[in-house]
Amino acid sequence: MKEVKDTCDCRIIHDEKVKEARLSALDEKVTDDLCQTFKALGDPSRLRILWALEHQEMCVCDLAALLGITESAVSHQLRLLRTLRLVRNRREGTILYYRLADDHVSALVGIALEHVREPR
Amino acid sequence: MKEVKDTCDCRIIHDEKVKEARLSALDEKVTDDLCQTFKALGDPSRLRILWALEHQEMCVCDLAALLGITESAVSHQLRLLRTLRLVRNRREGTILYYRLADDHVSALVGIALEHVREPR
DNA sequence: TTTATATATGAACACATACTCATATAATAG
DNA sequence: CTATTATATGAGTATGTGTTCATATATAAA
Repeated sequence: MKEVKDTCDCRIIHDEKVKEARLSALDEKVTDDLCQTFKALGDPSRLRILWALEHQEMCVCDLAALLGITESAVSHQLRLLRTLRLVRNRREGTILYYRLADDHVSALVGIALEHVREPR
Repeated sequence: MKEVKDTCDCRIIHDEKVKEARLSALDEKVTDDLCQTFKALGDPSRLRILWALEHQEMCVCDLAALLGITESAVSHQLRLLRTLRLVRNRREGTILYYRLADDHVSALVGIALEHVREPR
């Protein structure tokens, strides 16, 4: 018969590294907010919307025509982007014109473009 | 009886805007690469891994201990990050030490942090 | 060789999510 | 008021994804 295993089989090779990582770790709320922001940019429809709004303000039905999806789908995505403060809108009659809320999206996309275009 | 509807009910209010957006649109391959990169950063486990590696190189089992998930899960995520050229590793005996591949991750996280910390 | 350790990989599953459709709301025109 | 248009919202659904478990591989030691 073999020895009884330790109940916790989490191996930690470098204890100090793990401790240090815990100390400098982001708190859960910030981690979650960051993830939501990156996740928002990680969907083709939303990224195309944001890219389009980087050049000009557009309304829901134009974006729907551009992407080839329903206006409902666009509206759902824009609500998410609004919640994350990535886009803003202004009303003109019944039409809502959407635009980027600040420069962060452009900056993020710029760096990511650098990365994916980097020769391997 | 009502009139028969147009078979295509895609409304386009601003035809020029849509045309211009099509012209300046990213091609599909680049869009997809960008999305994969952002999606990689949009998961809490992967983001915590990247954040930890920003401060020091770490091995799989240490990362597993840090995150409280299995080494298998960490390994799966690291493979994804490797594929996207976000992390690299070096072998020392049986241990693989992972580190960030370049400065893009730090830059991306930095800007995203600015965004989520911005007062609303 | 055999054994142990660190990591990788494939399958299965539970949960998340992006879409469409139907319906509701908001603003304007008549 | 009613009708129309632009957008928003809720439900349902098909697809995607992050995890664990079991197993395979790789390096080192005995």
